[in-house]
Amino acid sequence: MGTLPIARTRKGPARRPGRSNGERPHSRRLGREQRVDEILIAAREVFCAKGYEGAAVSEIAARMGLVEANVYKYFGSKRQLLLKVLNNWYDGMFGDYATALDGVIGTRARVKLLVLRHLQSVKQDPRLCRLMFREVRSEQDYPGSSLHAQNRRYTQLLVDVLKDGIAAGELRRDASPALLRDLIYGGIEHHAWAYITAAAENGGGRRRGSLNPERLADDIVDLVFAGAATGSKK
Amino acid sequence: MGTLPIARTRKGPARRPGRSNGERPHSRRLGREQRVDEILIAAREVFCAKGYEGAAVSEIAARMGLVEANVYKYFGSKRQLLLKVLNNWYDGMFGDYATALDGVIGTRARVKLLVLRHLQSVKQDPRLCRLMFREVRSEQDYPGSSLHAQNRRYTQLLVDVLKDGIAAGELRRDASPALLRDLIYGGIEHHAWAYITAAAENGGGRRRGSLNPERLADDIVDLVFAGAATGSKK
DNA sequence: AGGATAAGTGAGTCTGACTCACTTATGGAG
DNA sequence: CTCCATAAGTGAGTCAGACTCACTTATCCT
Repeated sequence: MGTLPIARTRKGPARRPGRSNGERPHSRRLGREQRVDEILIAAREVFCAKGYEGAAVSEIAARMGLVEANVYKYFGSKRQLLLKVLNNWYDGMFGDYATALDGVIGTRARVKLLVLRHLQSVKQDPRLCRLMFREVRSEQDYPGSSLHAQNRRYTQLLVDVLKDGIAAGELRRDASPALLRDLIYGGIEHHAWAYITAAAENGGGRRRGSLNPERLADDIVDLVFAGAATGSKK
Repeated sequence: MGTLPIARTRKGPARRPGRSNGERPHSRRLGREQRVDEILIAAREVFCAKGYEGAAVSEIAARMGLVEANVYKYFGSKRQLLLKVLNNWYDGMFGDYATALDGVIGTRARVKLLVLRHLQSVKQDPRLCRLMFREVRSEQDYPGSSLHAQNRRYTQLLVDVLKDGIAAGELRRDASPALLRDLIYGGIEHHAWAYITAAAENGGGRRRGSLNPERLADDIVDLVFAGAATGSKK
């Protein structure tokens, strides 16, 4: 008990009184797919502008001239909406990575490509990166989610490149690809964090951190390959 | 207007009816400092068990036999309470780091000490680490906060060690200490994340990730010093 | 025309952060 | 010991926002 609806005593809601205000009568009625797409666009904008907590579902609906309940017709929860937004973002971003890698020869150059692309993604969409890091990846439902699978596939690209490098003799046989991956992606994230949070609070105004993908990619690859100790084979 | 209290029409609340239930009459009345300490202890427990969002202020209060409003007498908001909890944690953790470093000779050994200690902290308090990463560091009020200053001081230890290493000729003159710091701490965080989130959802049950600080510290220091490329001076 | 389907909605519930006017225990001054 | 000022503690709210549901209405197909 406790979840029973208990005798609702409401009979006639939603009596639209004849549309006396100056809105268009019902021009915004769309099919399911278009509506879903519109919601995703609106949600992405609002999430980027306000963050996850700060965004109200009612605001997302209002951006389309709709009412909150309508969003819930297509998405089970605010969180599912966020997940789908980020899913779409990933899809659009990493589509051509594998083919781009095919055109590059040498482990070092290939690692640099991945690092550079990653940095450019962060620079281009810091708000979505922030949502990804803060709201999704650290949540309990993340492992096993569709986004998790996408992310695994993405980071696996680097691991594969590193494994190939070991097989080709370009990397030390005792270097752990997984650990290298963590150093690289974790390091990038840590380094970019000031930039990301700065971007989150102002829409392009003063910058607390800046980000130079080209230079940074060079530095990171250099450090990871040659090491920090003196006597390196730079 | 809009924030004016407007003529409250309430007169006599909180008429305690003579304490007919079987509770101790008023044994829990404490002085300000003791009460603050108690709140911080209770808050830490609840935040660790439930996460920030999942924790209700009323639950923290109930843990002490108090009522929600009482917590707000000492802390302006739920978030301030969290910040203070983590502040205390940091204070207790990093007190002896500087002195511990004094007893160790050689850049490599000193870096390893810092890496190892960091990993051990993560292993010991994964729940608090998670709160730090997820709820605090990624929030807009973090830069400039007391916790930020503490964290800067902490990571600066590593930067100083690295700078000394460069000055002593043990590290390459063109290695960026700040970037190395990001690779190391970011890499650790990335690597430990599976362990952290696993710890967050079960109180010690099945482990999705495990963490071997000794081994991992060795591997990380080795990679960072010698690099991943073949021909290293290991 | 007319009815099935699905898009859209007003009015709620519920939960949890935060507020406030109030009560009451306590310790120090008289 | 008796006041009484102070500060600890509280019941009853407000408010915002996620989510639900019974309902209306546009649209398309026959």
